[in-house]
Amino acid sequence: MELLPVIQVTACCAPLTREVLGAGAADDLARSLKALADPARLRIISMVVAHENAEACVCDLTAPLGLGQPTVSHHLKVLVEAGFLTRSKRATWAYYSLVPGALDSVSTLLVTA
Amino acid sequence: MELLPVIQVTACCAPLTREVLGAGAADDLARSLKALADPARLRIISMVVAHENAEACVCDLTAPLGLGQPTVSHHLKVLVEAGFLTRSKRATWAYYSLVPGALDSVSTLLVTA
DNA sequence: TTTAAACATCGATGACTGTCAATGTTTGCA
DNA sequence: TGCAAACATTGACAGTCATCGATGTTTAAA
Repeated sequence: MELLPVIQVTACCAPLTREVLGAGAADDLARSLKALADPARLRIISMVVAHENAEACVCDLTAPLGLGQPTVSHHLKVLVEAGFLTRSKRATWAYYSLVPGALDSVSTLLVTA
Repeated sequence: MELLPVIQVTACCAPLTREVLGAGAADDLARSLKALADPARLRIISMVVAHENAEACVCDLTAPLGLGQPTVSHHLKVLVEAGFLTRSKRATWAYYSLVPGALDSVSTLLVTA
């Protein structure tokens, strides 16, 4: 998984079926999709949004996911670096929440109409 | 890449942020997204749609993609088995075209509103 | 200052993936 | 029938990824 730059999900390009995708734009969109294309990460996003105050810490996620703490931390890092989640640390806890509009940006790029 | 069943992209579940995703639904959606999460495959979809009659054969794609014929055939197979493209063989050519609504189904599952 | 809890990071490992060269298969044509 | 073109399939290989155990870091509390 690419973890180098913080990817901005917003409007890398025109919708897929609007005009032919250049190599660079295809790389960008593929990188965003790759961050989403994992069952654990999809459930993480879903659980974060559904959680109280629309935020969740690592300890809220490990048990329902059935994954170890390092693994969950890894997935959260991928989602943060891809621009889908933000991290805010309070006391010893790290709270993650969804970046408004991030999912919709990707959604827009896939839509046909 | 999982190539087992022909995945139906249509409505595996409620939108990501609507209710918490179960393990099975997360697997399904992740499988669809994985099929899309590759630069070459994104460009293939884009090029197929933009091509004359909204269909293209393998020979139309290899040169602009800069990939070998077996590699392009592989990507096309992934997209067909994921339910995004259909294949229709005429003479010695295999014409691929976008399944109507397939991209929009995924798009709908990602949207926040 | 010691202890414990929450989390991040590191290193390793097994599984998967994108790519290609080589080969098989089918179709149209001479 | 034989040949060539378009495409699929196979096998191999290098790179990437999800996961875990072990360890490091930070914070709060005793």
